[in-house]
Amino acid sequence: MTAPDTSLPTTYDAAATEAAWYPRWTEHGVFTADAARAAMREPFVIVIPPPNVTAVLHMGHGLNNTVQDVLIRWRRMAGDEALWVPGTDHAGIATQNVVEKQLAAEGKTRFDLGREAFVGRVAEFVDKTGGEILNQLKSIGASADWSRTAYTFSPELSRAVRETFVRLYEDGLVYKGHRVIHWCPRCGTSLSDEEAEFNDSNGKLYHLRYPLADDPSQSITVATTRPETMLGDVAVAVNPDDERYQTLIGKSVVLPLNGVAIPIIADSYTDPAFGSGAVKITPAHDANDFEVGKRHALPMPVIIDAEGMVREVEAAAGRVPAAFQGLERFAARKAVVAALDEAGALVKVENHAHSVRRCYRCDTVVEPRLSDQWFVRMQPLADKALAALRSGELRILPERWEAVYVNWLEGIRDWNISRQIWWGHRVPVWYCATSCGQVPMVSRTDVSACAGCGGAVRQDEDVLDTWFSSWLWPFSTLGWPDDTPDLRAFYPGDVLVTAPDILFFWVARMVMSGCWFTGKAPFHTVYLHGVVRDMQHRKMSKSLGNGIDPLEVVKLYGADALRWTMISGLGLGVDVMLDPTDLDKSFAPGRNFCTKLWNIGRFLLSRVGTDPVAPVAALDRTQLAPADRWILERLDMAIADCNAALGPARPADLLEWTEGERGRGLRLSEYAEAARRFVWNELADWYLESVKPRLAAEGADREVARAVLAHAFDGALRLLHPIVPFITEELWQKLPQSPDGAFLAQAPWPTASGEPAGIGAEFEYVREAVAAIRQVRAEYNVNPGAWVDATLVAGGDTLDAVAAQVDTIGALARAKVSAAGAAPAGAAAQVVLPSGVELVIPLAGMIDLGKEKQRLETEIAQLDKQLTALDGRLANEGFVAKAPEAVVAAERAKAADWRARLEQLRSKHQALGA
RNA sequence: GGGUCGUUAGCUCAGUUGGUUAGAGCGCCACGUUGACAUCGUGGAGGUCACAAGUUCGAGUCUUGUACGACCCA
Repeated sequence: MTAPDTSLPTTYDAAATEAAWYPRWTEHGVFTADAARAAMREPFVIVIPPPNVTAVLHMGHGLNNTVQDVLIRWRRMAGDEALWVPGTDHAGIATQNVVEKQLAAEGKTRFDLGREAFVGRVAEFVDKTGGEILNQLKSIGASADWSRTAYTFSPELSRAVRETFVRLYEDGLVYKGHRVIHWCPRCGTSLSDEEAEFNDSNGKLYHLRYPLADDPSQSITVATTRPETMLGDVAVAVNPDDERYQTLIGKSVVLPLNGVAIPIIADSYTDPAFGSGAVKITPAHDANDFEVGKRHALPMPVIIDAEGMVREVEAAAGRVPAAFQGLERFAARKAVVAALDEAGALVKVENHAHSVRRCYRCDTVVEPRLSDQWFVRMQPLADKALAALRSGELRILPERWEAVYVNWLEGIRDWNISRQIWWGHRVPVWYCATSCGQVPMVSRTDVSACAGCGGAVRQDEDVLDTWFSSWLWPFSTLGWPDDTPDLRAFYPGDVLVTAPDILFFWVARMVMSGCWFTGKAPFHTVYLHGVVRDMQHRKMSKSLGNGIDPLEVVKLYGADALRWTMISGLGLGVDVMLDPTDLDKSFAPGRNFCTKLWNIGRFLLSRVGTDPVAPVAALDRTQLAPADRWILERLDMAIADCNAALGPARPADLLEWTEGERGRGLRLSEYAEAARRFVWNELADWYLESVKPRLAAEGADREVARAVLAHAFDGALRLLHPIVPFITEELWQKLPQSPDGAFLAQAPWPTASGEPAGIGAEFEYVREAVAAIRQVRAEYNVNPGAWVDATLVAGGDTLDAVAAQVDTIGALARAKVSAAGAAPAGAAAQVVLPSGVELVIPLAGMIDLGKEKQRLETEIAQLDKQLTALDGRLANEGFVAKAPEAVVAAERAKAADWRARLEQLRSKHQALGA
């Protein structure tokens, strides 16, 4: 007999295990993909959503990267050439903000340093502290290919950015535009529509009275949420069909406070139902007003500067009274309202719920501002991105997001890509310093002399939106624009994993750039997972202080516990709820599961021992016990369930999703549950329990049991590995059949054994009998330690099958079990099992006849009610005539079955009746 | 204001083209600690599938309306 393996400690030491395996995996290149190998098997590629280079790991990263790791580990085991490309994003505004804050602490601004020195300082900061988040990802087990770590501001990726800008310019899709854009006065830069986020807020609606120029006794009232902008008003607009104002169109009003006369114009933009039906027009400070201003060729005075201060900035002479000069815009609002009130121009103030745009980086209220910016004309790109979705080249899960994606692309607006900051890719456009008449020079390489006069040039001051580099990520990371081996082997990729909040920022734009520059969507599946929330369903955030530090969780419970908790709760598109005030409770699912798995492994390995085991395929089928066949069948079912939950990994024809495939797969919680059920509820609860006696005795049957046990656990560990890589690797290494020097991380994903379905059916006699005996014991409050007698009554072949199992049943149910052709006499609890076998438990002295009768009566009444309903359905001519034959036949068979069972129950009841 | 989606057990969610007695995990209740595991075991309770009408032999599933909620866009 093999000596029990005593080397496993009684509790699982996550820290030691994790520290040991991660370096071994990386040293052996387990995570490193090979472009050459990808020619021989399917590549499977995921690119990481690059975190900000200065970011620190939070729970959202934890969830996002665990999902990616589960998928990439699954495909790696399944035999794909799996590549997970990691990297970071230079995050222009965010990173610049961080360094500017450091400077502020030193009492300096970036202007004190100058552009070059400032950029140098940011680069230095990034070099020193940047990318730490990638190391943090390693501690949660991320199996990314670190040899391919990318950075959006690296020389290689910067070249891709320039190539893109120039090519789009040459295609006529990049242009410089003069219009009202979103401006963050705090960051000092313009923002794209997506970066200026809507926030509902409770504001006020101010009704202002503007007197007519030729008759001050008459006036028109306008409604506005931004009264301070009245200093820059150039018109009052009314709807041309609004009968109230017909006589006023063409007349002038005089602005209170500054006395500027402005016209009353007719424009259908005005909604007669909003406010007074008359709206003030401030073209330089509102995007809609700007359009009205252009239509009517109105002046566009700018009265708020880049810092958000009110002054006469441009074309605004005489418009800002001295009292308001230099006031910050919100202070100016108060002052203007007070002055208007004093002048009798304030009619009323109402509460008004509306949306205000705020900077997504610093939450400052965005100021609409008239300026020159670089834009990308998006319509042609959006058309391609829409076509990719409609053709099935691309799918989005959960599918409901596809409608959101389509909706956005159909209403696409041009993308403002220039930013007035210093940290980022500088716009590759040069101008002649002497204004010789040369058009701007847009170039892939730096320009040093004017193409027209040969004189000095100056480069455009702006930098590009960071998203203008990250939208190239799926191919720029692989070497594009060069035609590299990586690009050929690994593009397009497979799955893009992220949360829905950057669907437009990033995902849709990647599809656009991929389709435009490479002719292919960069991935075939977008998987949008939920977000991490606290118990009040609030998104975790730094400002709310309701975050959880994943590294602390790893330290407390281990990376596997963190991963299991998140994945097992991750229904498709479902948010993950965690309690930041009670980590023990929040991560109990993962911690408990790991402890249980460890204990299963510890016990199982101690019984299997270290002696070699036979491969299950080599076992004589006739030697297999019913329990062996059952667990082997269950393993096949678990494999099938896991595959069905996860897959398909890619479209069957490798090109487009069919309708049937389109919504399938990536059900991670279902995958986790299928694997958990197998190892815990089937392998541990039933097989392991039933096999204990067989392992205790020497002989051939023990060897069969060892082989099956080792095989089933091996299968379980493989299925679980992508979710809990560390503990499964540790246990798998100890299985006697695991090859020396191999890693579970590279072991093949399990495949079905090919045993015929139903081979495990005989063991169901055991399960139903054990469950029934336990139920009766519980119902009669039998002392848990006491053994009871039980007789299983059956006929023919069934009797033989049942008789063969009495010892196993007895051991599992603490009962002395016998099999017989007829029920023994005497008072007893009697149960008809699902298979028709009858269970008789004479409980001399313990049984309460009345109670047993009542139990039977309840069961009879329930079944009778159901049977009556079923009979009713079968008596319904409509049902029999119109329902499919198979359905009717099944219902008839069921009725017969229930009727027989009811008869059995009634005779039991009668037997007790005396 | 426009659009998309949702409402199933105390909580978080499954439920594939309409067809078994609507499921899972967690939580809850009872009992159990000489056992690999109390981070556990055994048993149990708990649902008029938001509401109303309709289509159908048959509706959690399809249609329409109502209420509430979420998200996206303006």
